[in-house]
Amino acid sequence: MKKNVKRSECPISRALDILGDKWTLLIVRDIVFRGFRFYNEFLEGGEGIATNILSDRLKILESNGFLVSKKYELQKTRKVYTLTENGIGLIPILLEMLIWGFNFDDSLIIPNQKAEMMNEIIKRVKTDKDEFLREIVASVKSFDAKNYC
Amino acid sequence: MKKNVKRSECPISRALDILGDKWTLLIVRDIVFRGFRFYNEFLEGGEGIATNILSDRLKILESNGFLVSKKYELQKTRKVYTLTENGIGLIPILLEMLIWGFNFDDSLIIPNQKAEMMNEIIKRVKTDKDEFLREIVASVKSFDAKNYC
DNA sequence: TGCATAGCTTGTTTTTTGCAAGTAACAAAT
DNA sequence: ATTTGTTACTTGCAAAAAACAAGCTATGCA
Repeated sequence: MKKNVKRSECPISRALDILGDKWTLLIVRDIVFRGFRFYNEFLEGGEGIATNILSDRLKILESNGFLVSKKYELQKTRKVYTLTENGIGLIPILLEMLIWGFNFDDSLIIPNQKAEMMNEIIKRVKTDKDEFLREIVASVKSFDAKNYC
Repeated sequence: MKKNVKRSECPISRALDILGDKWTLLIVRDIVFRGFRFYNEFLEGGEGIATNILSDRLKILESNGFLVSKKYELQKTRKVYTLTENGIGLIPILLEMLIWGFNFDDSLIIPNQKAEMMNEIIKRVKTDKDEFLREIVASVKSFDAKNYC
């Protein structure tokens, strides 16, 4: 079980207390940019998270108010995980990481189509970030993700 | 020594492969928002990093091309750590974390003066982010940090 | 009963942490 | 000139925490 100690009052340090590991933001990415909502979707998300780590991070995200889980009425053995308003507040950080990952990791092999999508994202962030964020938030809320990554 | 395995081609996953821990971005914060340049400054940065972790993270940041270290000519036992252009590319992520930490962590006790500074930062990011980033970069390069956090 | 989903348990490996000791450059004292 | 001391890292080691992998359990269906 990952601990969550407050190391200092610095806002960046506080962000890293909660988000500073290899998995937490990846779950948020799956929800925001891939439209995932279920445990097994996160599990099969591509990076190979272990079941206990996934369970731990979902709990931490929920206990910190970034997401909520509730029974999926169409199939009662499953739970639906959705972002709260606080969870939605993480999208700008994800967006900057997306841009950073695209700009600075030369070893990333991004197919042409994806590169075009990225240029589009970068352009939109520069010209009308607030409107762009609103669109992403709307897509998350309507379970119709943008699939940007 | 922290590993750095490429888990997938996703830019966010790649960013988290390198940056996804509690210390790496804190060192970059110290350089960008506090004007730190020396090992002992990072060591005394407030969050209590261990000497071997600091040494490890500085090496990782250097080997990934985010910072360079060179002998400090005024005092040859010391090394000066400075950001590369790639390291400067991390500032937008830090800036979003700063804003996030300010907006969403209710337990953060931020004195009035700091709150005003934060509102100013948020306003500037919204109105002319590129110009604001240029100012921060200039302040980092001239060793005259903004002390935003 | 049999299957799927969610997630818990256990054992092992990896990483972090705290602390102690080591090295290198320089300066002041002997 | 040599010793001693100081600063600035750097390395090594043992204990603790976290991650990982695999198997197991509880619940709700069909």
